[in-house]
Amino acid sequence: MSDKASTTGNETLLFLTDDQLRKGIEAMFFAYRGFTADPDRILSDKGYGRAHHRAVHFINRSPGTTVNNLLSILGVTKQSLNRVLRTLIEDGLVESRVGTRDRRERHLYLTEKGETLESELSTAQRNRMRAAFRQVGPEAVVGFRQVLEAMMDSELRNHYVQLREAGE
Amino acid sequence: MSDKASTTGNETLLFLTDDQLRKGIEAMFFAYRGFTADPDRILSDKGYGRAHHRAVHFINRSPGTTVNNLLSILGVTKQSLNRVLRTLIEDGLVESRVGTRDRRERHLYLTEKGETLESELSTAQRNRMRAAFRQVGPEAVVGFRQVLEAMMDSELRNHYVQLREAGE
DNA sequence: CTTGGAATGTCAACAAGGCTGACATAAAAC
DNA sequence: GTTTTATGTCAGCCTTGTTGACATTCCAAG
Repeated sequence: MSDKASTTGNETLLFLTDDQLRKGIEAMFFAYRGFTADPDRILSDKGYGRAHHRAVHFINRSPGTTVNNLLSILGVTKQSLNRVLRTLIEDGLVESRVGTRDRRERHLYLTEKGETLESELSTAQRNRMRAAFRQVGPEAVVGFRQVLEAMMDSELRNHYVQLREAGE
Repeated sequence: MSDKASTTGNETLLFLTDDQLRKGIEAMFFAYRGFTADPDRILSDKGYGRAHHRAVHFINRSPGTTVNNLLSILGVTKQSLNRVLRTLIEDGLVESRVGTRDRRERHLYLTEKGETLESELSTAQRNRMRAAFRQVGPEAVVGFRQVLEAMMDSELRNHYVQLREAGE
């Protein structure tokens, strides 16, 4: 790849140099660590991991979701998700109800205890993001979200958009 | 946490609602998957994992770095890093040279073979980021970087800034 | 109605890559 | 000369990915 600035027509595209891209890559790496740091601390105290957080988050976002739907959002194998779900169900954080229309399906719900954990985790994570957002202002936040969306795989972007719209 | 929009003075801070923050959180989650997807594919073909990528990336960024410095950047234990470094050295991707000033230290360098892999990985990752950057334009990219920097832990931000400055 | 395939979810076993703890070695620092 | 620092190694554990085998349920073709 070239390290020179690309130009199209008269527009200077200095922000697309390899050096600028490398900074973006390293920013993603270091920021993601901060992004997960607070929940990780809370989780490890309780004997859970990041996988439990993800499951709890998306069950909370879409109560009654099926295992299959959760699988396509999380992008792991059903066996891997199953292990996490089993412990959450055993510990009384998640309830699994056999589907009425299709009895092969399991619909997942957070219990009150599950909602408590979810709230604790998302509060910690939101606090960090709120501080960052407040520090940089709304225009920067718009740019942040635009770049992230453009970086997603299209299948994941579909999930993101569906969840985004469901929230409004 | 409140779901109402905060206000300070006359400024409306609608972008700090829990709902907006939740979208930022989910954007980070889905975007990070895209961010690592291409290198992950290349790595698994060769029998390596994300841990090898991280080591190779930062050795390439700071040739001659010591094990200790790498540890503090990567935030893992020496046992964990050592396992990865050992395989990279055995496979002839990384060279470990005893320090001249302090002979306890090992200085790490990529071999030609290591540089080849690094280039393959970073090219794939840059291509995705370049496409995203190009799609959204320079102002959005500035916002993206600002939010990410604000989200880092301060210790990691120091590493980030040092690397960033070294690149200019 | 039966039967075979597809969809869904569970159990078992394995691998990568985190972690801690204990310990060895070498060199620097005091 | 003793202590501290930097590094490497061994053993063993945990989380969370993976694949393979299997049970259950639904549905559609015969």
